Amino acid sequence: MTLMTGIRYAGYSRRMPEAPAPTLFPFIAAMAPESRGALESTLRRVSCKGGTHLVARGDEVAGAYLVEEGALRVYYTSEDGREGTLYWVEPGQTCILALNSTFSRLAYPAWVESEGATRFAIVPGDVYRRLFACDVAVQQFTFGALSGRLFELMELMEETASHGLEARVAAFLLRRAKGEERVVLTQEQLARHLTTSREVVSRVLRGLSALGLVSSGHGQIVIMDSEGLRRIAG
Amino acid sequence: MTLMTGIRYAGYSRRMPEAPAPTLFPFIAAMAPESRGALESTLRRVSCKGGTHLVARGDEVAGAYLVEEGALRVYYTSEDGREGTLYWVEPGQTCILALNSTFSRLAYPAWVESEGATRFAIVPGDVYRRLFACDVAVQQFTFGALSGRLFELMELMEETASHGLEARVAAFLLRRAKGEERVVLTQEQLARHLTTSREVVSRVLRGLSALGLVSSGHGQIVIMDSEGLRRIAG
DNA sequence: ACGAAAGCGTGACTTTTGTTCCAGAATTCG
DNA sequence: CGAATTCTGGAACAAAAGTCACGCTTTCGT
Repeated sequence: MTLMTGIRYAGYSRRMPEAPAPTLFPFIAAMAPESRGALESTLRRVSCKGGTHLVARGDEVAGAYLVEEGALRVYYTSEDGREGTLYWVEPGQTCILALNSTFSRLAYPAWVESEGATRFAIVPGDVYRRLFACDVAVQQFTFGALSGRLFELMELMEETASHGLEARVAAFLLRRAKGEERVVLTQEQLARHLTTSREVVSRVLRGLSALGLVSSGHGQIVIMDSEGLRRIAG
Repeated sequence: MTLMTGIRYAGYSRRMPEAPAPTLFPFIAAMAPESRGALESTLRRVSCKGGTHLVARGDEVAGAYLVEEGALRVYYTSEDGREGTLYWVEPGQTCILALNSTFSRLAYPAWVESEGATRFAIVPGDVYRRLFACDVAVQQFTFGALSGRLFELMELMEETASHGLEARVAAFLLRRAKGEERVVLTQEQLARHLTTSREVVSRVLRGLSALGLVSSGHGQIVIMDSEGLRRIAG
């Protein structure tokens, strides 16, 4: 289980001072001009390829992460190597726990890595805090981000506690597919997302295959009956 | 499984216009005078006895709940009656999900009941939102509350996913005892907190008893070796 | 005091999930 | 192409958790 590479923050590109696209982050357009200026002049652009470890548990975090492309995966691990995904930060979203640490100066309680080639902007913590204090648009954005994560986490808790693995796999596949029929994912990765082992995932997928709901190939799973999956997901 | 009584909001007392004690909610003392006036003139005091159902999943929530005495328990349930506690809102804290709904106008995703005789103040949603927009003290308080809950929930996720039931029971007892040696709780209640069944809790407690770590009586559990418990909690 | 209700103990059994181990298929790369 | 790597299939077994059934003890209410 290779949890960390020696190289952290690999693949950084040089600084690019433009603000993130307003279509992704409408709150930036809504900011007061001088606030926006402060934000644009201090943010740092980062690009990295998939699987780059960005934050380790216990790290102090540089600031707010605004994702523009790709995704950040936020996950936990335990000593014995068990692992589970808490949520993804997708384009237009911010890594709220980073933001969190930014305010409370607490150490970050989870791990973050990029999933696929990812581009994001970092707003330094103290800058963000100042903007938050005076700019309503930033407040709204921040609050919404926190709200969303809390709701997601609550649902995750309930789902993992109340449903068996088969249902959780089904639900995961549906969410992940987002309407597409193909989910590109190995059984090993799927297992890590759901805090279980590869063999168990294999067994579950076999079951779902036998029901004609999915068809699982190499590094991908094809959804054949999303309605049936939904039924199993409950 | 009696999840809801017909009577909701039972035991309300009449309105009392004083603000909550500043020792409990220092942010109120730090507010601008006119903000504080708005808060004090609109808040509503509520008292209820233990086990009162205050919010059901899907409810729209009246506003921010500031707990002064007792505790609110926030929990989830599933169709088949499984139940689990997400967190408690204790004196000086606020029910952040209520606050959440207050801003996003989303329906509340969990259940809330009082645990023991409880007194709290409700600040109407629109009032709170206005105060949040202009008062730094309110912003800080709000943000801190959200942060704290997020961290707690993340830890809860990790704990439930990575540790077996024995460890979780041990951890729960330690947290709940808060230094005291007696935890007043039936096995049935304990089971509900941890999303399991009474029989399983009984089995686990028997094991811990055999190790000399606890001694369980009627409606209470006595911690005999908190160091040993901590070892098991991991 | 006495019956009802609430709480607990416990064994037997089922189901679910995790582990171990091996073998075959697909993919990549020199 | 052929070897190495990655990914998958699947059996057999172990462990953990959930369920069922039942009887006992303590507490409560009248």
